[in-house]
Amino acid sequence: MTRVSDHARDGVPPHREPVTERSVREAALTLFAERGYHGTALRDIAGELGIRTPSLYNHISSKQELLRGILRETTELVWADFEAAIADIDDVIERLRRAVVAYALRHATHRREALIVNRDVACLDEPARSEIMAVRRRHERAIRQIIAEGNAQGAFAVQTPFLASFGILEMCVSVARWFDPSGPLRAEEIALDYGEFALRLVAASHR
Amino acid sequence: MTRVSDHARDGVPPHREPVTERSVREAALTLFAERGYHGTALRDIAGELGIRTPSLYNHISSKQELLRGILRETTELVWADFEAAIADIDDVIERLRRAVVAYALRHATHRREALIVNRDVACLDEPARSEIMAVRRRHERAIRQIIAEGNAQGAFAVQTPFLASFGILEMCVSVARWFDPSGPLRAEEIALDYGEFALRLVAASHR
DNA sequence: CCTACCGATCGGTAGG
DNA sequence: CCTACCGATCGGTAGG
Repeated sequence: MTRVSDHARDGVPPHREPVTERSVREAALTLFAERGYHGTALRDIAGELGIRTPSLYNHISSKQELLRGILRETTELVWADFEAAIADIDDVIERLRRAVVAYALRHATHRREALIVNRDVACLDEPARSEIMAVRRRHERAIRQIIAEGNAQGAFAVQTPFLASFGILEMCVSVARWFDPSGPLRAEEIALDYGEFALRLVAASHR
Repeated sequence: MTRVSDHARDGVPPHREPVTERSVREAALTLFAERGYHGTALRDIAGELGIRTPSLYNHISSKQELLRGILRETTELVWADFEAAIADIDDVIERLRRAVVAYALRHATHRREALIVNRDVACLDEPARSEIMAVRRRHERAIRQIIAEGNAQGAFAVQTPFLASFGILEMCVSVARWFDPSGPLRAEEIALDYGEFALRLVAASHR
């Protein structure tokens, strides 16, 4: 309403970033990450952009589609990250390290996306939900496979590879919960540390 | 409505478990864990119990209070678990192992509570939210302190103890996401494995 | 424990 | 991009 009265008073449209599909998603990312999908009203997203709720529909077709776009893109990028990280790497130790570093780094640099994927995938309608979960399972299985290979080569010593793969991945997800880009630790350092943690975790016993 | 017509037809009240504060919380645990706090309507909880929404208010005072009770009790039990696990244990390696085993075990045996604590604490009104988060921070700091002690004694070799403490705890949380009590792995085995993972993670490098 | 009902808010549409 | 408005649903209350 400030904007409306400004406009009415001096005839000059108020300065405002142009609203685009991109800026709508950006606002949704922040609010979904903070309050969750069901905890965020489209009115809140519109307010963040300085427009009214119905105007959002010039950029999106529904709230579900907004969530779907965020989750689809995020999970695809995670998988692309993984493939790029291990491409042309033969050594199984280095494959695991790079896969974990890439995953941890992504969770430090894309915190909002990570929080939404991990909390709000259950809010997604079918069939999108099953599709997203299939991509995530594929990623977990790929990590498990690396661990199994390492076991077979004698490089690792893990009794139950899927316990380790789930644990390692979830450990990386934790980064999204506390990482502060303006804090003392840099995202790259943290990612390297978690890569090291993963290798320690799968190595032979400490005794 | 089935119940109403049954009642009307034969004059005998239909069999139904008596609704209590406990059974309301039990239904809320299941639904909040499945759909989240904002994704669950009081109507859903009432439906699970075979009553109407207003009747819930004979057992609870509000939806918020229902969430608050669940989160308060859960976080207090986690802390009590931790204190019991390390009581009278001096060896720093054993302290860490027992603390992690207890935490992982709780997440396997109280999956719904764990999911709700980790997802819906943000739905809690102040001041309860800050109180809950203070208990969780206390727990994380206590784990971090054990790691720091292990470092000082030369038993552990962790560059950044809080990276390790967060990672270890979140690794245990993952158990709540996938553990299936009717599956092949028993909760106690999983907990012991995660205890072992934690010790490997804080031990000296694998090289 | 119920029915009846409250104001508030939700996602979304009509029409300009 | 807006105003006006829709039916549905929300948590919760009144009164019995």
